[in-house]
Amino acid sequence: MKIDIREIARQAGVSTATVSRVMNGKGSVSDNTRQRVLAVVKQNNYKLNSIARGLSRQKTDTIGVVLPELVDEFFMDLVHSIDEAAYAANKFVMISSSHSQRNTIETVMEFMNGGRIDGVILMAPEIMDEELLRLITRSNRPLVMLNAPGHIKDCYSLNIDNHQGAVAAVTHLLGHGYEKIAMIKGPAGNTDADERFAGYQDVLEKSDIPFRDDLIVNGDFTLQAGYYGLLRLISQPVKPDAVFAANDMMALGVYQAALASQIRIPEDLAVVGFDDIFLSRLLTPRLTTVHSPVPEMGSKAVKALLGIISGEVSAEQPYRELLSTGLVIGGSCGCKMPNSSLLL
Amino acid sequence: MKIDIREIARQAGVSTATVSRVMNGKGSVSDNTRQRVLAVVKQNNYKLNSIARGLSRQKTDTIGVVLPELVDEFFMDLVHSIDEAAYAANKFVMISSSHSQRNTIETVMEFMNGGRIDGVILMAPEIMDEELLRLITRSNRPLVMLNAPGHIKDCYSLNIDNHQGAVAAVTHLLGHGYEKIAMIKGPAGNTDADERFAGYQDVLEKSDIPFRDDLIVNGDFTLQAGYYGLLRLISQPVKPDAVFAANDMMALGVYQAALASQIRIPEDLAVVGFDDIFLSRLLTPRLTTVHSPVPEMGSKAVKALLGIISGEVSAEQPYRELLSTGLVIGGSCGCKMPNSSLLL
DNA sequence: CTGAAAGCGCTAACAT
DNA sequence: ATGTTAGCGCTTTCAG
Repeated sequence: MKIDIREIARQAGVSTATVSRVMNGKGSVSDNTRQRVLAVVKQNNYKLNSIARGLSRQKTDTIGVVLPELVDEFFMDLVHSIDEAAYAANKFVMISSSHSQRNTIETVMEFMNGGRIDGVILMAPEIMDEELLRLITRSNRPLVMLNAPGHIKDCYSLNIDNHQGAVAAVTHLLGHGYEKIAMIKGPAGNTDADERFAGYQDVLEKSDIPFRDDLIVNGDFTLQAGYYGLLRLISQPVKPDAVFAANDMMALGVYQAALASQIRIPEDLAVVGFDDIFLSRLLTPRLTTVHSPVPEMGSKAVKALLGIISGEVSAEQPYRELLSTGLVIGGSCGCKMPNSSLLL
Repeated sequence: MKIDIREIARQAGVSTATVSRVMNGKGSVSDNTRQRVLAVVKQNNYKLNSIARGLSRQKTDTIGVVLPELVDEFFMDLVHSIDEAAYAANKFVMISSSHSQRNTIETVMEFMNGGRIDGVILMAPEIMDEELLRLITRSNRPLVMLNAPGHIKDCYSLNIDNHQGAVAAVTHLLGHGYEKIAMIKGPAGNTDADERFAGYQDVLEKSDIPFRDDLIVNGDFTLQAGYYGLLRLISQPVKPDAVFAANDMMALGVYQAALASQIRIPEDLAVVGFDDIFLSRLLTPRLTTVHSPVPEMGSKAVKALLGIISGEVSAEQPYRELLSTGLVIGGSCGCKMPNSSLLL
């Protein structure tokens, strides 16, 4: 039997308004009536219907999360931290991967206009159609962007400081005395990839070793890209003595290619990655990499979004925060490390 | 400005019912009016409010997913496959981790009674309070359980065939001639863990080598458990010549402990894991492990749940399906493997 | 402290 | 083919 607020009210001999007050702990209700209502509620195992509440309050206590993918430790960590923060704040989480560039926008729009959610956390590092983008950033609905492309200025965004991280990585390599530092880039058009590459370039520019085009290889953040990236690099006349992979997955590919090519790390080739995923700790030697503050990004995003929703945080003026990264030293860059690991 | 179906109706000079028909593609509307409505809709960038629709239709096109944790490749794969299947069916996904045993029930109940979702996919391998459990399985709300504890019979459930997988693993080890096969178990009370252990026991029972209590170690599915598990095993008088880890993470821990203890795999110790996570392919030697059909479980769960929701699948009688596993041969069990190319 | 009643935005008979 | 009109289940003024 379907039981609604009216039924509870009837059984308790009060009005629905009173039941509502009791359920929400708002407004004043005499202790006596409260007990009576609560008893009926328990007896019927009654729960408020959130959809109806949502319609009435124009608030669903749900946040939408749209991520480019749902694979990888990186995203799992992100989802995990978002879930934790949302749970702590008593909010529900609606999740979706982009599935496609076009669909990203549609999903977000559906989220925003559909009334399903109170706000959305969006991560879309690939450069998106400016016009469509405007629909989102100007929708006036609470929004927090993660790693937003640089040209998106009119929104609240939290970004991993890719540039800083890349600078730290390459500077470290330079400090070891390497002179032919190659880079395996991330996918073209991807913000994170671009910023990491920019960091690499900037360091070289300020150093006295030249930037060489033949030490740059395009990748796409996959293991395979790292693997073939290194193979390609070593098949050229000028071989690198170090390689900066735009993410750890590709660094892993580099390890594999090195293994297959009898190249020792770090003796013959130094390697530095980016992200500090769990896996990087398992490599032998442990991978030197840039730590991405993923959990921090997730919880900050939720906090910011809830703030915007409640009006405590202004969404009027654009906001862009860079979450700082840090270099995690392993043995792959040439630093002497206690022998401690196992993969490969 | 807030724009609702009434406003669209007004602008198009029709009734809200007609707008609704156009928006839902249901009922008949003359081509002429349809165009007119559509034009107004586009012009206002209007979207139906899903909350209101939900209230009215008593259907939200959203499924709830409650998982024990949101860490690990295992869960990411599961979430990923659920997202894909849901997306394909045009459904939204509300996700939550259990956070705690007690909260699992509450979250599920909230999902079920709150009207937020049309059905839920629940994975709760830890044995749960029978009585509370009943609240869920008997709620009459569409539900699909994943790896449900064996004593939960009155529901629709999809289970990885842990027993079969464990039997295959241990039988394989036996085939190699090992006689002191240890097992590092999963957490007590966890269905998957228990079933895997049962498979191990059953094989030994039917063999002529005895079951030895001192070859059994308790673990909890973490890397650490595997690490210390092996250390403990080798510190005893009777040392194992093979070890079956209840999951790959623990097998990884075993690798680490072996490395630290100068134990060669598989020469000194054979290792077999369970799950076939990405990582297992990267180990040297590659880990022999039981493949868990995670993506299959995810998509089947969505399909089944949608079937139950639509009434195509009966939820009247309990249903329990075992998803078969398969042994993935690596070099860790003693099988001769071509020099492990980890990539392709 | 409590109740009556007007929505929240949409759907779905039921009419016409 | 289109419009009228009750709801869907809850919140929230506004009175009393």
